[in-house]
Amino acid sequence: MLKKLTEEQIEKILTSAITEFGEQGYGRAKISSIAQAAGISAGVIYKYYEDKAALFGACLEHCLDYLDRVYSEVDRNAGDMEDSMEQLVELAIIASREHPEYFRLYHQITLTQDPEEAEILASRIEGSSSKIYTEALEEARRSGVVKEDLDPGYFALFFDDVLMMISFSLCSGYYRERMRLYLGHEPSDAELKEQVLRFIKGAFGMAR
Amino acid sequence: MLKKLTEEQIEKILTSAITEFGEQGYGRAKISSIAQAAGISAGVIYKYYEDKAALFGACLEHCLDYLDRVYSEVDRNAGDMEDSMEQLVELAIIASREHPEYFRLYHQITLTQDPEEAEILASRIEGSSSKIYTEALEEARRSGVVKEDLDPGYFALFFDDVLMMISFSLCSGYYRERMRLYLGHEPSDAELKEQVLRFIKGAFGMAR
Amino acid sequence: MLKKLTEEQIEKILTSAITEFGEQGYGRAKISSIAQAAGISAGVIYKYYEDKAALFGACLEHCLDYLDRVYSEVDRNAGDMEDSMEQLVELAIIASREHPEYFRLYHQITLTQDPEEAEILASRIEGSSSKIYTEALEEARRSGVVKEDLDPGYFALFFDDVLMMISFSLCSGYYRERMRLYLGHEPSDAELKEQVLRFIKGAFGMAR
Amino acid sequence: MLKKLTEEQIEKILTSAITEFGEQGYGRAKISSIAQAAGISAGVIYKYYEDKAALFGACLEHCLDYLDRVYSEVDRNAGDMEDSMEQLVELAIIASREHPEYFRLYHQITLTQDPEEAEILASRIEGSSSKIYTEALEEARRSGVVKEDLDPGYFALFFDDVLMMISFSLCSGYYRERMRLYLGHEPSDAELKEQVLRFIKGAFGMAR
DNA sequence: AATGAATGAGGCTTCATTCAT
DNA sequence: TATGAATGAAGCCTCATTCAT
Repeated sequence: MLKKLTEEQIEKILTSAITEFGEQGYGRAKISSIAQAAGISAGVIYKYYEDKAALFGACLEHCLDYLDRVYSEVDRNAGDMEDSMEQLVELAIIASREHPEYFRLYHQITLTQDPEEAEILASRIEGSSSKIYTEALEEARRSGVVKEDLDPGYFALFFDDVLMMISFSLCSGYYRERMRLYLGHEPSDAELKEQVLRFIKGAFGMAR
Repeated sequence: MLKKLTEEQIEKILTSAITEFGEQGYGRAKISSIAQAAGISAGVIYKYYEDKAALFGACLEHCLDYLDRVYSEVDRNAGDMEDSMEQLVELAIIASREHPEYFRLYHQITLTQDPEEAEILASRIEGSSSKIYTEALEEARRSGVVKEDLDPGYFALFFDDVLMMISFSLCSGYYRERMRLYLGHEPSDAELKEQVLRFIKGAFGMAR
Repeated sequence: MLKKLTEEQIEKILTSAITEFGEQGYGRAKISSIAQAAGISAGVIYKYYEDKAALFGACLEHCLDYLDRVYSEVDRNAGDMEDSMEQLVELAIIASREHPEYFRLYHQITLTQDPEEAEILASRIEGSSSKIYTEALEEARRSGVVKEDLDPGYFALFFDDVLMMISFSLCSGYYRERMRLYLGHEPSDAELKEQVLRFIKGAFGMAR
Repeated sequence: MLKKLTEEQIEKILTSAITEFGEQGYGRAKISSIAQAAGISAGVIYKYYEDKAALFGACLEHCLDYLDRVYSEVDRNAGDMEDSMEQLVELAIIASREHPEYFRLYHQITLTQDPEEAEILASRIEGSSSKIYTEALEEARRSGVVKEDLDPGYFALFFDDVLMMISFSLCSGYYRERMRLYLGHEPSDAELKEQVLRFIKGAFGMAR
């Protein structure tokens, strides 16, 4: 005992916390459970984080950074609309598989009822992606790739709506079960991707 | 005081609880706050509910009953596919406006990580609606109203996904703000309904 | 159990707290000990006091009110200097016997190192008594009852100093023991009073 | 780092601890604060002291040694009563100026409620000085320097009482403020000394 | 031998739950 | 029967103490 925390253990604090917060919600999450999951004593968490709220904030930031990084992979080659969409759907699925706990936490924070916090969060999370979507769609509409009667804002919103629900469906027990109910089976990632794209492209008038 | 609780007050317990649970989450919700909001004493809640968990369960049931009732309004005249869809979108918007707190609670429970509970919830909530959707779509596909290459399960799922996000966007501080970011303004119900339908119909190949 | 607190018990919270704070100091005092001494559960203290600091504040206020009341008994008949002095000494002894725990708390608060708090406390505690003393002495000097070369401020201070030490000597284990060491025995109240007066009167040039 | 502690640093532990204990009280004093103030690590304190209580004991002993030394300066030339008194008052003032933190700690320990500890402390602290006072006064009374009706024990006690309050008035925020309230100004050391002596001599019947 | 981070006991505080009124 | 204060378990957090480095 009294062994110095490894780098790994310090990181484990955050990941354990993300899992705990994501599963229990802020109120039910216990510092002691987080510590136990991280294999450390509860007290040491306070060496790294001011208090429970600060730890939660750090978890949030960690997840948002991840989302930023995921999205940034698409930005670069914003060439072909169809490709971008396919990439986005694929990334949503991959990310959901890689870090379902991040999406559960993300789901948690959307529950905030503090209007000010809601605004800050919304800007932080969607600020970049919404612009990417909207601009891409505007361009696509101009070049005739998608229907001209589409409002870019709405369609960006709906597109993100669908991606979000895909993530939830892969990350949350309830949504996964719900998906199974609708489909009658657990879909493979490829199948899911194909169907989502077919749906979206149809909505955008891109289907042939 | 010491007056028997009126029918109205007993109902108020439930609605106050739904609001509190929906806003604070289960862990942070306080029995005393619920009692205060309901205008009764904290103790009397335990005359009607075993404990906090049971009260939460009753809240949930109350919301689900409401959803059942809303959906049942569509069942009856399952004639025209297009009409049904329009009705569903409209109902989603109306219900979200009428009882945003129900949807906030609904959002809460989707976070459960208990697989067994997830299954029960999913069956309870989506069981009926998914069948309605799926069967309607199957029929629509057969009669040529929608594209034939659609998988009814997936499209029912995506349809419900979109409706769900519409509800969240109208009921949650965060999602409302997110919608505003995408659209640049706060949409009217009519505008929202029109755009959703355009999106969905496009996806279903029903657009002209 | 769960018996409603009697008026007596509610008062007991304060007196137990005064004793605990006076004996242990703020830092070592335990809410649980106070509750136990008061014969109640720890939680209920928070129904009556915001937190530990607020409870301490209330204890302080309670003691200061008592001191105010004690001093106010002298004010009224501020006629004869000698009588007043005798009364003051007597009151100090009686009060110390009646509520030694108040004086222990008083002793505690004089330890504050926060300058702002020190100022507030000093004004609150000595504001009235110092003026009483000083004015009485000024009057006494003018009328020739006491030496003319006395500075009223200093002699009021020294008078209060002596009274304060008398109180401490009766209320604190250490000071009581110290007194016994000096005197070789435990003095009666009457003896103590007589000796103090002889000392003071000598200092004031009132001794014949 | 990892350099052996210098003699100076070891002393610094004690002085830092005296300051911390004197300002915060035993309960609120933090080992980590003491270590920081001493410029060493917290752990090393336990190489020199068993635990917090032992450290406190050592602080106390350190202060008492200082008091012993101060008093011993008077012992030697116990010739003239008046001179001795003047010296004692002066020493009290000088010592209070030199090591106010010692007197703050001294103030702290007088609060002990453990009777056994109280006795030990009292003997340790006052044992020597009280005898010095008492014997000197006895001698003075015999030789007619002071009034014959004085009880040496009482007057030694009262003399020490006044000196003690002088020290507190110079060392504690609260008592300093209290003194200012009584006097209307902050006195110089010389002024204070003169007034104290005038007061004491009057009490002892030594005034002309 | 000193460091300073880790431990974990223990104190404050909250609130679900109980029960005397 | 409802009330609402009392209970006490449990969670957050602090800090004296330990010990790997």
